[in-house]
Amino acid sequence: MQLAEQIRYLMLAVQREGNRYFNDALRPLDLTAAQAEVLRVLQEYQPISLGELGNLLVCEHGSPSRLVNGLVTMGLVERVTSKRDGRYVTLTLTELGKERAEVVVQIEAKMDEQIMELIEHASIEPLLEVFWRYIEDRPSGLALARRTKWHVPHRDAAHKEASHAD
Amino acid sequence: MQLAEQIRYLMLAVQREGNRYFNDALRPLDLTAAQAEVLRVLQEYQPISLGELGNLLVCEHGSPSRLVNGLVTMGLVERVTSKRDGRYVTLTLTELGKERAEVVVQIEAKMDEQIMELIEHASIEPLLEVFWRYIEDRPSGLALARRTKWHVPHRDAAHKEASHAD
DNA sequence: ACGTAATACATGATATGTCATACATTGATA
DNA sequence: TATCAATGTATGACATATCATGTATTACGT
Repeated sequence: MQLAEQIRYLMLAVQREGNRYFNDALRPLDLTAAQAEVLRVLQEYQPISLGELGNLLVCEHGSPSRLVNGLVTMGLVERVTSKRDGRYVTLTLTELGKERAEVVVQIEAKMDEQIMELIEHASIEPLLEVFWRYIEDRPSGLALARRTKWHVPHRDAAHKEASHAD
Repeated sequence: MQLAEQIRYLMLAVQREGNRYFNDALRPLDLTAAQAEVLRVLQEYQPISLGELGNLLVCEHGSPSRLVNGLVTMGLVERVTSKRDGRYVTLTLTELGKERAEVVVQIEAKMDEQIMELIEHASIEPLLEVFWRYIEDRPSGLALARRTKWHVPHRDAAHKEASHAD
């Protein structure tokens, strides 16, 4: 099995195991990794529309309605139809949602510690350039570029216009 | 967003986009990435039991019954209950399955070319060391170690006993 | 003012990953 | 020979990723 194939499978394995670890850590909160990401994005960008949320999540779908529905049902997110434009819904965290988001921050911090220990003596940053080059024009890469001020090779990510929140 | 968080999301984004690309390339074959992996594992290890297949796939589940059921339905895999031990089923590729597996090989080869171009001037092996260190004792890492002769840091992967195929 | 195109979101359908539980078969023991 | 533990596989239930399609609302042109 050659190097490229090894890379493909290793990426899948690492991502899969990391996600499993993250889901395990989130279980006491009764949250999944995808739900946690939504809480964190709302924490940083609220109030925002469903479509904008979809543009910021590392996954591509027109509008993450069902994902958000679950969080609304759990009492973590509030959804209000925009008065200004009835097509939009405005999403914000409830008080409970803010508390849960803070716990997610702590769980993520522990994972980040482990990652930093793993890469402590590895010269990994040139490879992040390679990753960025692979995804830069694809939906997930665009979502990540929007969320961060990371150096994006070859061009700056266009900033999205202001939220339609009422 | 700090380095560790960037790594987490980049891993997810790269894996997700790569999987989407792979699924797109497989669509004319009416296959998904998971099904393609099964075909390739059977191509290399057949005849094998369901549990053994599960141990070789980069994902952990007791037995990938439903995944295999779909491939049997499509006429790509043959499943026979073992005469020697009625608990076991023996899996092999049909003629059509072998043909499809060969096409998957070609699709994978194209992806591997792109990966090699991406990493042409990057020193990626320190990153692979980090990846191996992260997953080596986890189910996906064990599956990969079983499938390959890759250098696994700190110890050799134990080889699984011979298949129960009749 | 009205009709149509565009936009935002919701839902249907399918695949699959994950955890838990159930069923069938075999091996070990008394 | 009968019983129980162990093993391999199947299935239930849920979440979610993905693609496609449908619904509601707004913007635009006449």
